[in-house]
Amino acid sequence: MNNTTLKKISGLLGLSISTVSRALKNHPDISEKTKQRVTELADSLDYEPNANAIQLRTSKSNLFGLVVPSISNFFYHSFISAVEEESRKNGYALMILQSGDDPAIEILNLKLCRKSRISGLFACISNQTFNFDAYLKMKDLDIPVIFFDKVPELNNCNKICVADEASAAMAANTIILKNKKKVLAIFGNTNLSITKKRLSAFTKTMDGKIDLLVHHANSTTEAEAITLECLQQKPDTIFCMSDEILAGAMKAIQRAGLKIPDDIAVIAISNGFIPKLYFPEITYVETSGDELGRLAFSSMMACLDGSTFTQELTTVSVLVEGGSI
Amino acid sequence: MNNTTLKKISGLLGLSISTVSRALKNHPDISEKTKQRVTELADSLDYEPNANAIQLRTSKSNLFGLVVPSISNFFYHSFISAVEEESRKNGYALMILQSGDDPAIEILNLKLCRKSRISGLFACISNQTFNFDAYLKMKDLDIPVIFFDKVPELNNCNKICVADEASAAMAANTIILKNKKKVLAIFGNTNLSITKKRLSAFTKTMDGKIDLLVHHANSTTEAEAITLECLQQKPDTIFCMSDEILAGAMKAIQRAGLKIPDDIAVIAISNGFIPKLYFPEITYVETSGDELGRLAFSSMMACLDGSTFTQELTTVSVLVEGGSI
DNA sequence: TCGTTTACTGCAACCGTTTGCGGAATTGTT
DNA sequence: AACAATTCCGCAAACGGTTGCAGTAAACGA
Repeated sequence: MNNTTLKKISGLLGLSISTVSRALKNHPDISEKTKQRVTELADSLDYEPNANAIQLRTSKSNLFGLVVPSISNFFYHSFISAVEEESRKNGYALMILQSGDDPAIEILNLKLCRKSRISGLFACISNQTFNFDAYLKMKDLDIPVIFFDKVPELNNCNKICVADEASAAMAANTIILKNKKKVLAIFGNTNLSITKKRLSAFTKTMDGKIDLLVHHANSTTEAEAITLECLQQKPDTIFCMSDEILAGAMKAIQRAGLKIPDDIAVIAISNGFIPKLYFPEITYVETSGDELGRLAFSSMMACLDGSTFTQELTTVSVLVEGGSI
Repeated sequence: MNNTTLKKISGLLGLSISTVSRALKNHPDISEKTKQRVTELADSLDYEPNANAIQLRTSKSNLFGLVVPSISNFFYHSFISAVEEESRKNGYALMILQSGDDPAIEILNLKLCRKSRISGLFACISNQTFNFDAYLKMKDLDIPVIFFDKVPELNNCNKICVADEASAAMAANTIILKNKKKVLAIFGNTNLSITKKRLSAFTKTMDGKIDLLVHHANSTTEAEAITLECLQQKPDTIFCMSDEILAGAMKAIQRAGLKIPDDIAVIAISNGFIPKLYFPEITYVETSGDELGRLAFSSMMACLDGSTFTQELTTVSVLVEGGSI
């Protein structure tokens, strides 16, 4: 273990630690000559300031935390990638933790974040989270929290969401426009606000114009089973609220040997990866994780700049036509 | 900002900082009574030891770094998930950084790791990395490095790899066993060692027993085009070296309206996610990122326990039967 | 020649924790 | 009652930086 520290440099150069520190930060008090000597030696010794010492002294860390149910999820990839990229560009590191939709682990993860003295947190709550104390504690510690995607129903916090209502309405309108008659609509876990929003906007837009079968699925497998069963009622269209559900529905459709879009039409709200796996590609309303990520990051930076103003942002949604409806 | 520290607790209890510190760690010098008083107060105050201070004092961090070209890749998901899970269970946090296959960013990421004083590094090098100085520097600092998947051709370092040859051979044997006659085999970019290994093992196992069409695709779209074209030569089986390729091949098969496995059989080497998206599910040789991750983690722990013994491990591969062949 | 300014640099405290060592209070031994 | 052995606890230094303040030497003006 061969770390170069300020002390080492100062010893080698016959300067004090403080002078070396200041020289490295280009402080006006230090003469050009000294600065040059210091930086040269520091470079040749591969000096890396100890982030822990800095955080300890200044109580400013360059670490963000990100907690999410699972990084192996279609949608979160792109979100995380975007946040990670922005963080790096701005000199921050990102600590990524996953809860596996287990609230107990989620709490543990938040604890780890606090221990590591992160300076900001991106959080997507798990399906089962009803107690937000751990998040509120973050606020007590002045750690800004940006909720994304699955957000709690709390006031006074920063939320970045996809345009749930608009997306669902857009999908519904597309179905109406295509003159469909009988729709099977599969939504996710009823506890989630995302589900509630999409469901209400969807049904409201439909407004009884079309025969509507609404179901809820908590997983891909459930979605497959539901689809398979409902297929007997011969819907002409299936709407899927998410990628997980779409994957299940598609499997059922393939199993039943139905042809898209002739036998049945499909439309989904999605990130875009899964829909492009099939032929014909599935028509979907895009919810871009990438855009959401950048939005979340800039929101974080605003918080760190001292903005106490909490905001709820949504991204705009776009219809991407495949050939499935 | 309302952090509870040892000092605060000691002040409240009229004890010294050191006593509190020892009480919290169950040190034998401290009486049970005192221990109890201290832990109770600490609990009620939500005391979280400052990880930075600990690292500074003990020079032991609870942080691992993980650098990878992209987390948005089928295979790395499960690997990262596994490492992350194991890390958490063992009290470590994981800092995940992606390079986007850019060596310059890769170097920056490694620098960030050093600054953060990680105690170990998991690394998958980018396609373009030919200079390993930054990695060697890690070794100078006594930071163990576990290379995974794409590993450098260096001696004396820990490498964890997928069993490329064995997987390809297993797929080939399965095809032979099923008595297939004409196989379209699609591989990836010829520059990658992974492609070379899989290709040579596959063809060697086939050993002229079966009519073989070999093609290379650099992307999902290319794979689709190739498949579509080759379908005219009526192969009875398609082998896909990777998930990207499988996705393309499947799209072509759907476009052509072929039925699996009657019209055509499909087998792939995969992580398991994509194959399960279709019905029937695609039979594949599993290259488990999950297992690889756990292997990498235990290898890391061995290093931290002082093992200077470097090893090159490969995972065993398993055939997962869908219904596609 | 003698204050006074200016340009550099160093001292020392501090962030929160760990830990070797020494000291006080308590108990046990003759 | 005197002394040794235990228990229990606190002092202080250290980890690697940052930063307010003070000190020194050179340069300057009068």
